[in-house]
Formats: sequence, structure tokens, C-alpha cells
Amino acid sequence: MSEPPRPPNKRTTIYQVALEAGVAPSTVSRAFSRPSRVNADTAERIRQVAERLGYRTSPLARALTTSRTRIVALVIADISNPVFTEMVRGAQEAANDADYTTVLIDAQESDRLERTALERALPSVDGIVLASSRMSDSTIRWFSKQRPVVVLNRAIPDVPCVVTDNPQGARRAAEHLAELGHDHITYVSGPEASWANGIRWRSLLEACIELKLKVRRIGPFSPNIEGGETAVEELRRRPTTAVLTYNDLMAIGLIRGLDRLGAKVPADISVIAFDNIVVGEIVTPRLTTVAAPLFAEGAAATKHLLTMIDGAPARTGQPMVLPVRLVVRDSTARRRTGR
Amino acid sequence: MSEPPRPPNKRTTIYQVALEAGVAPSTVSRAFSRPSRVNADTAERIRQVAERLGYRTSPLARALTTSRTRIVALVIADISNPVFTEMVRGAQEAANDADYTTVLIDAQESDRLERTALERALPSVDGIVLASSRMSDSTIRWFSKQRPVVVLNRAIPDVPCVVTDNPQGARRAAEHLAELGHDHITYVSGPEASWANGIRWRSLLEACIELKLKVRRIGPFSPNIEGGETAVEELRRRPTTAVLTYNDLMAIGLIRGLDRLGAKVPADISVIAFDNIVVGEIVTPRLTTVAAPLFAEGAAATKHLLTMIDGAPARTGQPMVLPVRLVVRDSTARRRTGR
DNA sequence: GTGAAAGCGCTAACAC
DNA sequence: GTGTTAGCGCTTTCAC
Repeated sequence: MSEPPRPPNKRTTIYQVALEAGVAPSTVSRAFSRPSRVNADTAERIRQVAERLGYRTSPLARALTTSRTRIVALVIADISNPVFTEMVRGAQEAANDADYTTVLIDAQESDRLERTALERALPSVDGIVLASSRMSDSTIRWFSKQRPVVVLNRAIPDVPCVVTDNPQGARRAAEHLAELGHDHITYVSGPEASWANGIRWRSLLEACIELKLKVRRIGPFSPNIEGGETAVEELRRRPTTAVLTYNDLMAIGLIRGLDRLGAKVPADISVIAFDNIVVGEIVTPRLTTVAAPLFAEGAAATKHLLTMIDGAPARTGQPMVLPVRLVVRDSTARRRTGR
Repeated sequence: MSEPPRPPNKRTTIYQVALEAGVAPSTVSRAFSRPSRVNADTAERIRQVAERLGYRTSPLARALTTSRTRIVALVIADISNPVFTEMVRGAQEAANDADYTTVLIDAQESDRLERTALERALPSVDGIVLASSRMSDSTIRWFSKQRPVVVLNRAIPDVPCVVTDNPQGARRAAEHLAELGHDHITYVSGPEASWANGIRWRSLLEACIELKLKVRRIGPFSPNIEGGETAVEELRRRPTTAVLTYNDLMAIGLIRGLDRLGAKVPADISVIAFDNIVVGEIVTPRLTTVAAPLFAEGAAATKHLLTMIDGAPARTGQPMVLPVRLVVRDSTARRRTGR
């Protein structure tokens, strides 16, 4: 009832292979490590015996002696946000190529849950990729003292980071809206704990000053569809013709909310978002958005993490910046003149 | 360059705690296991010392002796399919409540990748939940001989399974369409490797016979938006007024494709899907769909897995069936009479 | 209730 | 290149 009588699930050990092959256990071990420092034919014989006996090296025991598990943790802010799926794919590809396994941790937009889950995973992983972490800088630094850490979508001094070119993205968005005749942009904020949210807003601010556009900010709101719908209330009190949202999901919610109020996008209001998730292409109107190279982000972060695990120095200093591009679709249009 | 000079990352060991607390290592071990078979005050003293020294029990070493890692693997068919996010949440909640960690494996709709990833994870997990597995029955049985396995969205004899009430769902869908005046339903197939796809089709077939509706099937197509778009080609060659798709994503793609061809949903064609993912509510038209209790599925499967890990007998025999309900939204309408 | 000793399966260090 | 020895940090008999 209480303690599990689980069958120990007998596995063939390195000793049985050694015995059968007529060599020492250490030789078997060497035959299975790379580079295999064993005579070619001895290695072959060992391999055959191992095969026949169904021997599989125990990652647990190996980890206990080497203190390396060949597992990396990938923490994402919210598994329900499609923005992470491509990142995950990129990270997994990079990890698999290097013979590493990825474990995914869903922070559920909570710094507390993120921290708890990560603490629990910490002892069994060789390194950590933090994608859009909601934890504080100091907590992240604390983790980075225990294990190699690479941060994605965020810049923290002294911790290696991979970010997208948010300033360029915000600027391209502003330019696009300006070209369409808009002279006032409203930024719809995502979570305050999001570093990307801060930089996106500040970059927009700067771009608008330079382009001589008026700009203001509302929020913060949840970085999802409901958040966007909520934002409509505030937007209604302070009308505008052009909006930049923290991410695609919020733009989708915003457009829905506006629609309910009878305001049409893009006829009445132009909307631009960030990220370029797949659904942005299937909603009506299709979203104009600042596209991030999601797969590449995940891959780049993981690759750098793996070099750190192999002893390379952390790339501190400037974060690695990945380019963005503006994808113009149907949620932006020329500002209506007159009324 | 080749071998990692990783700092061994000194952790406090059970010996240091034992020394400091003036007890034997085994006593420390006992103090940290439940139920703690140690004098209450001794236990308290040990706990304090441990706390002070920052002692954390090593899951690796523990796993090596107990052969239990307190990790369960959750394999999902495709991380980009939102249908899995709630299942994952449900599974994680159940696991966390029992002090287990979940590792997520994305099979990327490939039985080969699924198998490879799972084989690699196998030695380090106590059990496996297979959500919408694309592997063959025999492969799944093979895994279930190595470790406790619970299968989600699929029924396999002699392996414990959690499924939704697909027959009831298909029937409700057919009834709904019949009530709207449709007398012919086209089923748009998902992947052949999907068990759910098979049962959904067969159930529809039965329901239609009973309700005296005509029915046919097209496909198979990929279980995603592109798959739905592709299906339009075939649908065009064999027109219909009512469609049931394997899942929501395909319905979304199908509706887009129809739209491009000038056919309107629901005016010209009614569409019903399965699953009830969140985006089904935000697309235009909003999807009518057979809603599955996604969170509950994940939780139920994981809970049963945990009992098996604790030595309870596998619930073979009949699969656990969870109820579905038809959510009527805007993608279905009364059949146009005349032309 | 607690201590001593043995060992989980593997790798590292040192001989030869 | 290969064998020998000594653990990694913990749990688990078996005594007492």
C-alpha cells in the first residue's frame, strides 16, 4: 500500500559483459566511451557480446561518477503560447545533434512555479536554457552559478544571452505605420516581468521620437488572448489609429475585442504585433507582425549552452542578437483621412 | 577541446551532515525518507544541520540504489498542436502533486523519432504516458514490458488506456448535422497511425447508418492546418454540405481553403471538428466541435500511471472512458434548401 | 531506534 | 592497450 514493491527490472551490467568477453569491466567502459581507447578488435568483440546480452549503459550510474547527465533543461514561460513551439524544436535539434536530451519545463507564467520546477530539475541537468524567464535577474544569476545557463529573449549582464533585434523590430513597425499615415502609436504592454516587453516599449519610444510620431503605452496585460481583449477597455477610453502589441496573441485578442465593439481592423485601427506565430496567419485579418527567427533562437541558445557545458567560457559581454523582419499582412492599412 | 573540464560542483553529502549531527549516514538517510523511522528529535536535529549545510539529497545517487527516479515521461505526438497543452498541464499537476517530475517528449508526428527519444529516456524514468502515440501496438507493448505505461487517446489490449468517448462524440456530431437538415456527411481523415482517427470514422459510420445519413471518407491528411487545406482539393471533386474533421486544426485549414475557393462556412458547408482547442474559439467562424476533457485526460492517465509505479496492478480490460460534449458555435448551420 | 558494512553500475586513477 | 583498485552518494540489509 505504501512502499512500492517495484520489480527491480534487471538490466545486464557491465560486469556480465566483461566476464563474457573475457576483459576487465574498465575495458568495457572504455569501449563504450568516445573516443574508444581500445583495440579495434577487442572493441568489436565487446560490442558483439554487449549486443547479444542486451547491455545498455546506465545513464544514472554514469552520471553518478562523471557528474554529467547529458540532459539539458529548457524552461519556457508558457506552454500554451505557440511562440515557444519553434524554439523548442530548435533547441531539441541542437541538443539531439550533440547526443543530449532536452527536458521541458513549463513555468506557467509564474516566477514561483518556474523556480520550484527548476530547483527540482537542477541536480539532474548539465545546463539550462531559460526562454522568456519571468524570474528576477538575481535568481537567474543564482542558477547560473550552479550550472551553465543561457538566457533567451532577455539580456542580463554576465549571463550569456540570445535576443532578437527588438529595437530594429520596433523601428520597422513604427516606420511602417508612419508610411501608412499614422502619427500616433499606442503600445499595448505585456507582463512587467518580461524583459522583452520593456525593450520593445523603449525601442518604440525612441523610434517614435526620431520619426516624430506621438506614442503612449497602456497596460500591463496578460501576454495572451484574454490580455488583448482586456486591453480594449483601456484602448476605448483613449482612442488611437495604430497599435503595437507585445505579442501576437495579444493582438489577436485585441482585434477580437475591437470587433465586438464595432471597430474594424485594419479599416479603423491598424495593429502590429511581435513574434510571428503560426496562428497569426490564420486569423482574420491576418496579422502584420515583427517576425522573430524562433527556431534559430532555440538552436543558438542551446548550441552555446553545450559549448559551455564542454568547458568553453560563457559568452558574456554583449548578447547574441538575431535579426527580425517585418511581415506585412492584413492588420495594417493606410489611415483613413477625414472621417 | 574534447573532454570537458567541468568543475565537479561540490555538493554537501550525506556524510558531512551525519558527521555534523553526530549520527550515522544511514540515520540521515532514514530521516529523509518517508515515513522517517527516526526519533522525532533526532530527525529534527538532522534536518537543522542539513538545512544549515545546504544539503540536498542527490536524486542520481538515490536512483542508483532504489532504481526509482521519480520522473515520468509524457510523450506527445506534436508539440505544435495546441490540443496537448491542456493535457500536459493536467499530467504535470497530477505528477507534481505526487512529488514526481514530468519530462516532455515531442514525437513530431514520427513513430521513429518517438521511439528513439523514448528509448533514450527509458532508463531514467519510472513510467510513461503515451499521448496520441504514433507507434505500433507491438512497440508500445514492448515498452510496457520495461516500464509502467499508460496510453492516452488510444486503446490497446492489455495496456491501460484512457480515451474519450469518441463514439458518443461522433454520434452527437451526426445528430447535430441531421437536425440541421444535412443528409450526407464527409469525414476528413487524420493520420492513419492515429487510433483516434480510426474510431472516429467508424463511430461516425455507425451513427450515420442508424440515423439514415449518407457518409463517406476522404484522406488521410496531416492532422494540422495544412492538412485541412489540402483536403479541400479532394472535397471539391466530391462536393458535400457537411464535414466532420479528425481535429480542430484540420477544420481550421479546411475552412481557410474553402474560403479561398469562395465556399462559405457555414452558409455553404457545415464543419464540425474534434478536440475543442482554444484557437477554435478565435477563428472565423468559431468552430463547432466535439470537446474533449483535455486536462482531465492528462491527469487521469498520470494518476493511474503513478499507482502502477507504486505497484498497483495495471488497469487492463476496458479502457477508462472520459465523456465528451458537443460545443455548438458558428461553423455549422441549417442546410440551404433549393439552391 | 541506530550503527556498521556492503554495494547499486559505472568511471577514473594508477599501474603494468 | 588493459587490468586493478577505489570510490561517486546514497540505501539497505543485518546486527545490536
